[in-house]
Amino acid sequence: MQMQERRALYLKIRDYLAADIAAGKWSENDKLPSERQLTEQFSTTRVTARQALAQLEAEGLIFRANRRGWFVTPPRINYDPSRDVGFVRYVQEQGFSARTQTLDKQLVELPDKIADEVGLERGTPVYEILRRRYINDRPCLIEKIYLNPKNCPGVLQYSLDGSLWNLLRTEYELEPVERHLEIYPQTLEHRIADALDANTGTTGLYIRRICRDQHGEFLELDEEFWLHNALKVVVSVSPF
Amino acid sequence: MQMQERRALYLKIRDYLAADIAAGKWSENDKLPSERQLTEQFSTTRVTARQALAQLEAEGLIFRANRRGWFVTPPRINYDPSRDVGFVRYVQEQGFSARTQTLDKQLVELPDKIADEVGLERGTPVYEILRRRYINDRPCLIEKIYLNPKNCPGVLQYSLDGSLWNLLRTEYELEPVERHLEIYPQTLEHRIADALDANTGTTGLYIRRICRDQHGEFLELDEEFWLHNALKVVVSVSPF
DNA sequence: AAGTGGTCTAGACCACGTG
DNA sequence: ACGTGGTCTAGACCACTTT
Repeated sequence: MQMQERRALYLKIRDYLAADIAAGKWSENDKLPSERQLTEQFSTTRVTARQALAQLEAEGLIFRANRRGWFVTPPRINYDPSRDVGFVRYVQEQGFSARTQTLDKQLVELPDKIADEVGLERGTPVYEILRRRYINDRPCLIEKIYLNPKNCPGVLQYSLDGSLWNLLRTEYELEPVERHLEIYPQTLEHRIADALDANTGTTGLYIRRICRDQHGEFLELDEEFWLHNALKVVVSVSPF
Repeated sequence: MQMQERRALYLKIRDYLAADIAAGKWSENDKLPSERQLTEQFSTTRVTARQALAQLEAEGLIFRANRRGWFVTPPRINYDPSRDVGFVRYVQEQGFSARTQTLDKQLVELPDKIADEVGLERGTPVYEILRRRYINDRPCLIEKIYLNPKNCPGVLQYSLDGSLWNLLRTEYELEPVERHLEIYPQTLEHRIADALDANTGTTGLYIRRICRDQHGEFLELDEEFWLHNALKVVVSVSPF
């Protein structure tokens, strides 16, 4: 089936650039030549050059930032959404720097759809926290957290730029017993993409975590929207 | 930042088609109008029409098969790679049909890189099994399995179109104690894409599972290459 | 002001799938 | 044989970023 004798031009360009990247011609976060330069270098048109770039983007080798150009993607970090060790420390142990920025925090009513899913009454007030996380100064994910105020009243008065679960443990003696994870690729909606300095329609990885206590009561819903090339999800499961 | 007052034409087309799909104008697996028909309908060119289609593909709403056209994606199934219940039954419980096809099985030497990772000596002979799995008659994943023959000698003589772990349990009394998962989006390489009737460079979801027994000894490595729009990974974790 | 990526036009030829 | 999607050309204008 299918011979593919002749490799398409855009794939040849892809191979050429991929080899250059592998050979270290550019380092992490370095900018590639402009599309018009590439067009000239490979004696082609911008459409074809962009097809090659889009392919490399899909593979995660390069990324683009707004209208500034194409850049070499740094290595993926490992990320275990089932653990609650501090994100910053966890990332640092892998040799990267990380930081967290709280974009918004407020008391809201839990959306009906989510209330039904987690088993809370519709209209229940919850804390909503919106954060952006950087790895090596590159914004890599937007995170939206809902917390059950019953368990951690007044938590919004603390600084939320650190480890949230450290805070919940030390100040409220909370401990999650069960975690339910959902993970799937999805495109980033406009606002999220914007906040990550990426383009609308960029592919992302959606991770959702629901934590409950020993009584099965809802503690936390965490929704994360990642640049797809920034991470590798790693989960260890030991049956009991 | 960024006004985006005027929505790009390809996004308008996307919205229009997305609305049609949501409204049920086409059902699952139905074929959309041809690109040239869409081009005419929206008074544009094929480049722009294809940009809209590519956007919908990235979102998972439609998929393409070879040169046959664009089709409406069926709903994602839930999939828990940490469980070893039979795939077919698990999928059926969600109202889909499923089947498995063994493409190849043989005794090979474990690739060095993998041997190092799982802690086996380089050159260790292992069983390699290649399978393709269908959901509702649509090929959705390719799976490559390495089994440690020390634990299940002669396993290749059985039919492998059913649940592998059922077989390992009943015939070899094997039970995995620890599972290590890796999950991340990645493009499908040529051969894999071909086997899934998809295009080279299509986005996929890569899932890798390493199972060990109570002594930490390697039992199984399972590498799965999924169409990204076919599934939602669901994992439940209870600490011990 | 100059350069960049984002979008778009109006064509073309080819390989492959389906009738 | 025909229609389809896959690839490609040679331009263009615009919004935005950078200099």
